[in-house]
Amino acid sequence: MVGVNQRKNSGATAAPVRAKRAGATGPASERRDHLVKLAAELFARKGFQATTVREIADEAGILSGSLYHHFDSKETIVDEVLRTFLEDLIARYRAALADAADARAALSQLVSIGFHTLEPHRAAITVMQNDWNYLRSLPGDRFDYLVRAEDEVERMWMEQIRRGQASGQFRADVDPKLTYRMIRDGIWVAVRWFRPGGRLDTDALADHYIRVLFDGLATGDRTTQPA
Amino acid sequence: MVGVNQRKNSGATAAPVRAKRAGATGPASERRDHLVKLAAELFARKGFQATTVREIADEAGILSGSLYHHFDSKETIVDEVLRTFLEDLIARYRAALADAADARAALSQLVSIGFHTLEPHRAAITVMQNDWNYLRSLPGDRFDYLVRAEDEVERMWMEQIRRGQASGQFRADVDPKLTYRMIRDGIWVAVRWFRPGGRLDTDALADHYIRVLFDGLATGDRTTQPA
DNA sequence: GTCTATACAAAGATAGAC
DNA sequence: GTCTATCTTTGTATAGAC
Repeated sequence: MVGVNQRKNSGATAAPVRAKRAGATGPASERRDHLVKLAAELFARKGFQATTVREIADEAGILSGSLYHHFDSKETIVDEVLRTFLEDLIARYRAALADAADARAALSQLVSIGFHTLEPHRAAITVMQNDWNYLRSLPGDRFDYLVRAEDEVERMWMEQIRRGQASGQFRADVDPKLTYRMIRDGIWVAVRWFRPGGRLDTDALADHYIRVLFDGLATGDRTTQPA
Repeated sequence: MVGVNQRKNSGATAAPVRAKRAGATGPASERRDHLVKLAAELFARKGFQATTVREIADEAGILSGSLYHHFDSKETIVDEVLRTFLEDLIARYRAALADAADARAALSQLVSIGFHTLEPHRAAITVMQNDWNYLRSLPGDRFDYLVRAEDEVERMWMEQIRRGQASGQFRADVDPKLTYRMIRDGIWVAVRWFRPGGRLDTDALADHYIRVLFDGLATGDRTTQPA
């Protein structure tokens, strides 16, 4: 059941997430980036669909028609929000995996990176989770890169989990894919309740998560058997 | 940091989720329930907003106007979807906690129930996660019960986690609230990829989750220290 | 780069006949 | 319980002036 499949090319090259700003009408600019940021916050708060171009324009202090000087559609805006996040995430993952001494160190790094992206990319991650199904359901292949990026990320995680199982650092009696999903989900969903200035900072979060993940919640005291 | 706070009233009585079918126009009926089910699937696939009343009617083989014989608005439909799920969930939780011998057994039960609701309530759980922010952002207090239900569920889990820490079954050096969120999120998010006829059934899922949660991913071999 | 004005489509909801 | 027909609102997007 446990696949032994470790190779050294941590930075897998298949299916990169590129071709930024597919539907741009104007050149790259700070103004434009600012608008994207404003829109991202609204998308995160109310959902992509529920956010109207009028609201985005309002937030920026301009009229809705003026938005179309910068973007050719509302989809283009959310596209840019998600692309920016995914590119940054994958770049960080690659860099971390290049340095990691072993599987445990690698996994710790990946978890840590995940929690640390929560703060700078909170809005994008929220949109990604809430509107994934909808964006994927749109006609055309515009958002196919979401799946490509997801696959690439999965490959990186799975490699480390399998590596750890093969080397004996991780228990071999857990399903690698299931474990990957469990970890991934547990990190990203934190965006629902994580607030930058709150009780826990991202370091504390990552630390807690890694601790429970690696060593478990139980003590030696097993009064009952697992159900 | 670790609060010691166990009491025996597992079935906390504050803020129940009741008052079913708030915006009903007709009497309860199988026909009506069927329409709710169809709508729930569409809401889950495309999102609440992106699903039009025309699509729901199409799916049922009637015209959109006819829907308003059964429901007075689209919101009423999603309301019923979510209420049904939450009532069932909380009832199951209460029943399980009434029997549980100790904290570890209780937590196992709660986890197990979570995964077992995935199959019958897949659509509702998906809607709950994806459209939570939007529904909460609507004017009025119509969806306030979502938060009340969330609070009640949190109380049940936290009680068991704290009980386990006090009794020595769970390690005392983890934050109870953070742990609760970690577990809760990890379970519900599984609706994203869980498919009823797939490789793993809900039993296998629950079992895997409980194993990793209680005992951790690591073996004794600590080549590296946690980051 | 923004505004005014407006086209055009889609969506939620209603009234009354059958 | 469903259909036909329609109202009203809202939302994306465009054209051209400033």
